[in-house]
Amino acid sequence: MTRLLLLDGHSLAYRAFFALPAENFSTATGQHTNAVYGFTSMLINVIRDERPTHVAVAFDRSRQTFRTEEYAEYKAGRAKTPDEFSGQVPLVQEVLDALRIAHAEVDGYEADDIIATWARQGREAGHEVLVCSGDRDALQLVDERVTVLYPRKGVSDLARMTPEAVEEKYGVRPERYSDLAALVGESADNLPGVPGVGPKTAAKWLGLYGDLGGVVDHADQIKGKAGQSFRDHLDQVLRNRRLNQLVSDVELPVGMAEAEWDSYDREKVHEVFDALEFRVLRDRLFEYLGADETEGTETGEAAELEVEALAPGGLADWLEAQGEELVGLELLVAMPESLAGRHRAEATGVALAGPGSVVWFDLAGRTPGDENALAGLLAEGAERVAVHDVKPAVHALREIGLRLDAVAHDTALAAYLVKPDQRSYDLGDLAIRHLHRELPSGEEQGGGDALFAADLVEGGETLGGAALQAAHRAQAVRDLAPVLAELVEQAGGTRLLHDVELPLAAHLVRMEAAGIAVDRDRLDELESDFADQVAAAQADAHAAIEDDSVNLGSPKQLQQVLFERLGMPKTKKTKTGWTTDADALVWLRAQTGEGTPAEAFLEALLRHRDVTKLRSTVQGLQKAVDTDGRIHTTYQQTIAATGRLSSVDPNLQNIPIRTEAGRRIREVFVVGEGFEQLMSADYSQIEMRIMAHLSGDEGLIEAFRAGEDLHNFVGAQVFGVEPDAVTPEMRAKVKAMSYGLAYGLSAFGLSKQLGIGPEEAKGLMETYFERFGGVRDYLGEVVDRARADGYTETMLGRRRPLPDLGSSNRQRREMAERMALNAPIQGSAADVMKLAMLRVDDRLAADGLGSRVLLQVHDELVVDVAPGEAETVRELVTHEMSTAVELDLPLEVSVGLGRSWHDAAH
DNA sequence: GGGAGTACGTA
DNA sequence: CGTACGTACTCCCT
Repeated sequence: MTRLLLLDGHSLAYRAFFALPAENFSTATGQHTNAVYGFTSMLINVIRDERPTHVAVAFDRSRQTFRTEEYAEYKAGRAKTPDEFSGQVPLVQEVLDALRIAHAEVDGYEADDIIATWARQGREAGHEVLVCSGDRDALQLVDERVTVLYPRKGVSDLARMTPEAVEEKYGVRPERYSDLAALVGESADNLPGVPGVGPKTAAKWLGLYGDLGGVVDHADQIKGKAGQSFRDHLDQVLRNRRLNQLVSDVELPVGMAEAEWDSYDREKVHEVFDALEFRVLRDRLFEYLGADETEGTETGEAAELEVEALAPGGLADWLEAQGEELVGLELLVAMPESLAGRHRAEATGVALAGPGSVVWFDLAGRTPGDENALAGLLAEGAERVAVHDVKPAVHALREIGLRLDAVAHDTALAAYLVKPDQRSYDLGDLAIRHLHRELPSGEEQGGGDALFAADLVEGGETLGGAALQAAHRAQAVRDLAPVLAELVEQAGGTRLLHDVELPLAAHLVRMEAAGIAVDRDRLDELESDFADQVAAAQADAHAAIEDDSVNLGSPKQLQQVLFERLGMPKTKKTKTGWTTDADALVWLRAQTGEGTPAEAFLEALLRHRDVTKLRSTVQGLQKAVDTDGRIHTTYQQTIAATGRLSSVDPNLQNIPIRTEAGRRIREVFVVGEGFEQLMSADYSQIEMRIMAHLSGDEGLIEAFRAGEDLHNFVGAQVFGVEPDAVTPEMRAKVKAMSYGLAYGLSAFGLSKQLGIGPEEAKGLMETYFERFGGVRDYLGEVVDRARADGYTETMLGRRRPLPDLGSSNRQRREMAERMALNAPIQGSAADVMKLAMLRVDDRLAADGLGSRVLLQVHDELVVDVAPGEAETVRELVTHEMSTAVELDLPLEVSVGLGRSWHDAAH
């Protein structure tokens, strides 16, 4: 059975636009997506439920149609279509293009006419026809072969309008629906009906006289007020009838052949859904498509791959036969049962793709000869291995005593350098995008890759699914390597890849494997201490409002208490009400009378917030302590669009430091066994220094060269006083402004943050820019340049594409402008730190020192210092960090030593 | 169990 | 109306 699905793109998207709250559907850059989301969601549902073989979507092109020519008031009186909606129509069409779903719009006709035409063609072609439209005129199309799916409410509830359903609802058969509508009128189209005649009366007349013609013929026989009213409005009724008749012979650019739906553009779907930030929808879509035979028909099916399982002892010969060619490598990894650490998963098997063949090798059966051959392939100097995501591979090999020192290429890192804003760099996606090849889907094709899939290999004998998958992946990596290498080259990132990211990955592996020692007892004490404080704060809060049923962790319940029960003034709006964030609570407390229960409540609530946050941080750390008594974070090297690292599981880059209570958490991070002290070394004001360098501003550079206190210096300039006359208030203002500048802070934002008037903030910024004109010029230029190039660039040439700089959407564009301001500064600082890490690591090794780097927190390194090395390492780290790059001003590094991270602070 | 929303920790 | 991240909690859905 062939089934044709027709959708009225405009009316469905428009319904969605009003059904879904706009503020819940917008991208990070501010693009509204509620209409696209609603339409796409409905589309996916309908496709899933109805399984059409043919799909087509009609759009209105303009309001000018043959109907407005006959009746200028047609659809008049409607509010102007909001711009927020119009802007989404092209996005809807992008979604359709990605799905390769036909769509059309035709001058002078409405979407419904196009649908009527398609419906006729579809019926003639023998299809069963489904029409999904929010316009009731479509009901006239209903018959035995045509069903209308009419959205009842929202975007998820569709009424199935068969002839019977139409009759039940309107009292007439669908072929009489237009007659009925002509009598009753359609307010949405500004077509007034006969006054005093509703659907019931109209249906009765049509039942009596057959059709509208019959009713007209018998007009003078109809009694009562309604009959008179009908006779008075006869012309209007006939006009309504002419206008609501859908045209079914529109000349269309798209016919039944184009409507056949048998493929989609997977890569484009990712692109479009990424841009729209439709994660759930994408999953839903692929869940359906993945279960359907449409998958694979368009992007190339999983290619046949002949994989040979090498016998023990066979590796050397195979490797020999590959000559000096690049080898794609993919590991299977298994977690040893006795250990808990993520970084201790061991490689159990390896798939290798060479120029001529792909092999699978079970590492459990390796002979010394195999091991030698493999070590030779992986060893420094060989530079022949390509992998996807080197870090886990290095870990897994490290665990079985093999070093992977010679990675020639990493397709994940390469893809990141090419397009750093993506959320993931899944190998399967890259294969589709660049090789037009679909990888066989395993249970786990996502970020986890083949990790922990070893249990799929049964007995290690047969070439199980996981091994075969690994082989496909190895082949894909080998094939992708040159493609991505070229793209990296085009993006100017080749040196960055080979001289920075790849060697850094090896260093990160060592940091992750080392972990940082934790004082378990101290951690537990801290937890119970914070737990007590949480309980106390909660009790105080509950006592203050004489109600212990309120969950203080629930913003919803807090809103109830604060704004309804206590009647407090409203704070800033959020999507769901009014904010109860710390700023707002502090503000509310200031509005509240001293000594009142309300004040006591707010005070206790703020305390509760603080201390629950600290407690959950501590609990997170407790859970993260490994069997070796250390915490091993994972550094993500391909997440931050600016080039920074990020830290997960646990995140050790956001351990509290600003408050005294928070700093206590840093006391639990301690020097490791066999080491003497922890050392913390950080760059002071690296982003400000980089901004000074990049801008070439003489004043700022001079300040840094003179080694003055930056904020005092700037404060003196801005306020026109001597540096030693800068008050703490002045310093605070200037400090906030200096940092804010690198983020694209506005005068408005500054005034809000400092709690000063907008005029004062504006004045501050103006004076700042007068004194530091180089900074002003630089910030302007950096955005102009980015707009021209389409990307920003860091000191090491790391690029960040910012297509939204050209957006016509102001919110989006301004967001991109702030990103353009910040990315070179934050990104260059990240570059400098990465270089410094490599230099420090190299020097520690070259000088035969036992100290090791453990953590990186953007501008800080934490080091386990081996006995007797404190001074040497202090020297070394200071030197390597401060000379990592040469700037027009010094890079200052400050170092501290101590038993704990807290004590090492300075 | 998962997602959205809110809140908050770091640089 | 200030960039870049990760995590935890609640609430509401499936």
